[in-house]
Amino acid sequence: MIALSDATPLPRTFFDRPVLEVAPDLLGRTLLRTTPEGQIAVRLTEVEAYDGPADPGSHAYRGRTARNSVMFGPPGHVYVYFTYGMWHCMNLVCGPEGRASAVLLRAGEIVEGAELARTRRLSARGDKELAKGPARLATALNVDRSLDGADVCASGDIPMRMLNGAPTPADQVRNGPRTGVAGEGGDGDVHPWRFWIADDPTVSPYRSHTPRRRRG
DNA sequence: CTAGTGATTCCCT
DNA sequence: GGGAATCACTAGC
Repeated sequence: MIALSDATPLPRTFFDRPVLEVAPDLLGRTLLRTTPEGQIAVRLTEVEAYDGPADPGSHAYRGRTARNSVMFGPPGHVYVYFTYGMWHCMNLVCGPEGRASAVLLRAGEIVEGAELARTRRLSARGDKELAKGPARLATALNVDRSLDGADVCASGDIPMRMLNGAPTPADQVRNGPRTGVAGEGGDGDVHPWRFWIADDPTVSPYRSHTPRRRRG
């Protein structure tokens, strides 16, 4: 059991701020996942901000639907989506309520429960790959749509909570275009809202958006 | 290390 | 109908 540097829970006021403020502030902090099999803790190293219906890259861009409704709710809740037919990715909703902004958790370092995480990530070559990528992170933590809407700021025994951890000094925070979002990474760099910790080995490799050719 | 490609299903148009 | 906030695998440098 690795001692967490600061296991104080993050209060809802942490998330009830503009998403571009919250996203870099999440780097270095700890997500604690509790399951019947045990606990897994992840030190976040890479995130992306999505800022509501005005952001073309956001799932909220075309308004509220059954899938994204949690984004339109109060901050401090988890938005989980299913994509590419196989994978889940998790976000934390930010404030103010109704803006539909959220932070996608893209990568992290497993600092507790690596053995348990590995049972769900058998293809990972080493521990650094356990949560190197948003779907890998969700898989390692056993996160799926059943956790959509979960409140990470609730009291008592809850499946997921954010802990204070060790916030990253501003001079160690990097930012750039978001991964896999059309229009970013080229000339545009429209929204350089991907944030990561400089030189951290668990940050996922950057991939610009490439349109897929139709089968046939 | 990078680049290319198939997998697989849900959701919105 | 067709794209999707991705991954694992392969080939090649």
